[in-house]
Amino acid sequence: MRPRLLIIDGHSMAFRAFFALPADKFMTSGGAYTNAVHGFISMLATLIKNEQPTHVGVAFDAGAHTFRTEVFPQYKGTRDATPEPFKGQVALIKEVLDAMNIRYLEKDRFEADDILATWSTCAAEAGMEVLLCSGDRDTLQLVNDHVTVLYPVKGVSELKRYTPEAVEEKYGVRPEQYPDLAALVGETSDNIPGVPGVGPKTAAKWVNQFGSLTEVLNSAETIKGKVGEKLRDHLDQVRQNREINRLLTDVDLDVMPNDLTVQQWDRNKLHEIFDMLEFRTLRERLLAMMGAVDQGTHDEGGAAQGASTQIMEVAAGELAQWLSSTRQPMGLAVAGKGVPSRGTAWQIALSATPESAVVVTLDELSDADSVALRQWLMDPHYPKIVHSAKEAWHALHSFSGGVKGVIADTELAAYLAFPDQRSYGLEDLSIRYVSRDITPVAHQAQGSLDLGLDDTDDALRALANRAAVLPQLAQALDAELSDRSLTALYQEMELPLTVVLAQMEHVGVAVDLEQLRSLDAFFAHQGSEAQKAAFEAIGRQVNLGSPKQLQEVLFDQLDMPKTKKIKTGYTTDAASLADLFVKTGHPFLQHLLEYRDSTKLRQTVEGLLKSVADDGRVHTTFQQTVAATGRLSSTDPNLQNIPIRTETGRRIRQGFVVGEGLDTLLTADYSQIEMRIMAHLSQDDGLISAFQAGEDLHNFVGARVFGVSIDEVTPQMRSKVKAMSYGLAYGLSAFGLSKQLNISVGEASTLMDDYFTRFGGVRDYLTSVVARARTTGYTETIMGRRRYLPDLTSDNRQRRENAERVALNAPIQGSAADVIKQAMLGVDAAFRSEGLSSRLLLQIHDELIVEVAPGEQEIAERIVREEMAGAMQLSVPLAVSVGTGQNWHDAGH
DNA sequence: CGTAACACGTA
DNA sequence: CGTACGTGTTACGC
Repeated sequence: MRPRLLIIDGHSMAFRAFFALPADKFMTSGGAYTNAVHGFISMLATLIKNEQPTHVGVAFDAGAHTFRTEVFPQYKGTRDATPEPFKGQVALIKEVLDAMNIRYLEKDRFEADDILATWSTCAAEAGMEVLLCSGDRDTLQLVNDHVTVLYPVKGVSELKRYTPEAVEEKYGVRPEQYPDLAALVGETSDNIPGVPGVGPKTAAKWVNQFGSLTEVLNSAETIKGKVGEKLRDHLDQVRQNREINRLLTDVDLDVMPNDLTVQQWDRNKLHEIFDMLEFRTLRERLLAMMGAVDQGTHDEGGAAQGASTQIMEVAAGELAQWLSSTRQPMGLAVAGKGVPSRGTAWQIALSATPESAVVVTLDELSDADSVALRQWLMDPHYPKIVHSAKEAWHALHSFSGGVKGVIADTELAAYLAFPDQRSYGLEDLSIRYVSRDITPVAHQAQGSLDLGLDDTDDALRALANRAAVLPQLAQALDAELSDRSLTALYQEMELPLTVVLAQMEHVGVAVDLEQLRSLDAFFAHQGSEAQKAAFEAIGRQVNLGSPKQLQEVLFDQLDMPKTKKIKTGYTTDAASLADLFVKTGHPFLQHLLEYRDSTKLRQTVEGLLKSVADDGRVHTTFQQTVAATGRLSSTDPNLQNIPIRTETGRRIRQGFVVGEGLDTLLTADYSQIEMRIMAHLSQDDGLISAFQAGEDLHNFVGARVFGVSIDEVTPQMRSKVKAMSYGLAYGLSAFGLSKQLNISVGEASTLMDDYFTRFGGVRDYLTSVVARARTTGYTETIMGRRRYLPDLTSDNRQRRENAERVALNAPIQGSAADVIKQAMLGVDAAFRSEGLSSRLLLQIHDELIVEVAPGEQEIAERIVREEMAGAMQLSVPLAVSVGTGQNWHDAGH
């Protein structure tokens, strides 16, 4: 096959992409613009796929100064300054190119065009076929039988192919004559004036009539009319234009076409950069391309191998024998539903080697095999590797009572190594860490007579592939964790915690259906009353749940003062509405706020009612691999955001009750755990003595900051230092503090200074956390849990400052998560070793909820207090407060 | 039908 | 122009 070279004009195409895609739609969560990167790489991917080049190179402009601007200072002089959102994107494009192992080049004092011209000339001479992708029409002069220009017509997705014929058809001149034509016509965007009144048609006519530009100029006298006059006036200009638009084909370059062979892409780098850019679909497109390309090669260098795991049969009655034949860690994949209390498993796949897996269908097992499998699953001495062990536990619960002996959970491991990722799909991890594509090759879709069977086959193969990749993947991830010193956190805290969480979810928390239903009715009634009143206040009906319609009412109809600006206009959030009420006193606002309150509460109650299981209990799912700080989160339903701040909201907590046959609910929470961790991490003398003194923290701090004695601290002083203390852990600014406390920025700033004067250790600690993270690239909790913060060195201020706040918060929030997780392990273990029936139900970040069995009140409370307070040895005591009651509300304190 | 934007609940 | 989450609604684009 003839070698085919694809050359891209980097800046010109990036710029086209930038204007083709909306900048605000392509932005990372950190605020970085990526539209040009996305458009450029997408275009490049399409080109590579469609054109199948053997060589690829990209040329960039080196800077504003070129030999052309030296001779013609006005060249490109009218260009506007580069748009702010475009800046920096070229650097990102280069990073992606690096990951794709595509060479790029720029050369001082030359334009990308000259590199293009040199490469294409040289390549054509060497017998290559050349594709030139550029948005600069000057490159048309390079077109010949071996060189085709791809010129963007609409955005960057549609490219027109300029062959010699196409150039001639469009401009009426042969490619090598194009610069003659362009010299006459001029180019506004490059600040090159042409002959006034002469457009492409006239210019082409002349060039054809006289044969070349030189001849046109020599014959200028003979051209009649106004245009002839204009031409004679601009002879020098046209000559100069022709000098400028001549591309150099003999620039001395370090990289030449032979150096541009297509290489394997760097999978890891590609993932890294796409993670950063938050490109999901583009990543998948490239991965798919990679797979397609890889299949054609026999290269093992990082290529994803299509997994072809052999599905093995185990004869009936021989499962026990097979299961006990090895103590090798076994990959375990479960097909079924891994939801708490309603889980089911249909099939499981087991595999200790990449080549083969045993798949069994549970309801087809003989009694003996079924027993053997159950025993094997629950035998901790048979090591298992699972992706999401908690889901497997739920899926298998009704079959075997769960699963024991899980020595590796690849989802959990991936989360600990890269806590900032959105998800940890096994397919992705497999491609990324063991270069194995586990998606089964789809069975021939057409011409097949038994499609139903194929579907089942695919599902089976997928399951087998999943199990078969696990041992290798676990090994790779173990190495990642070990490199990051996360092995202890993984094996001694997170893996054991999975089992505790699975049991908590399985047990669920009992609710009083009657109570919740009547609350629902109450909130519904309250809401409709408020709605009615709101409509009366404005004399019409609107959808009170629509911020858009509310904006119309408030700012158009009622002409109220504008609130804080948001993307879609002005905010109607509660704080602003309350503010507006103070200013206008309009009753609509009051009714609206009331409506919002009761609808929100009604939604919460209805959500709960919908999730009550047949056993009369609510089974939440605790997400162990979501929060980047190491916290748990709760979904389906979220039981970590049940209202507590208002009296009406608290009534919902009365609906969570102690289950039948049990005695009480016990809630236990850490008081001020984040400030205690701050004291421990900062080793600030003042803060440490505050906690050791056992005084009310905020009074103590207030006394120090304001220079008074503790009993002289007023409530105002207390609330100020309280806000300050809490804000510290979030990277609070003077501006933010002033806004929260409704004081001037100056006042807030003074407060911060006073605070830091008295608690210098805190200030030093906060500074050092950021500084350290900047050098190491990550923050660390007490247990060594890491959070990586590449943005700390970003050029983008918004991104950088955001990363700094994250760096301040992550060790505090994350260490608090470490502490309570340790406490949960302790409480669970102690309940078991004491043979209690009491059990953990919920965790709400700094609080544990326990259901206490009859007669266990005293010992359960003692265990909870001891295990929580003693979870870790810090420089300050961990204070725990406990309450009990028949429902969550009454158990609170 | 899926996703973004908004608003709001918790620690 | 303080962190970390999840959910329900509306609006809008495919």
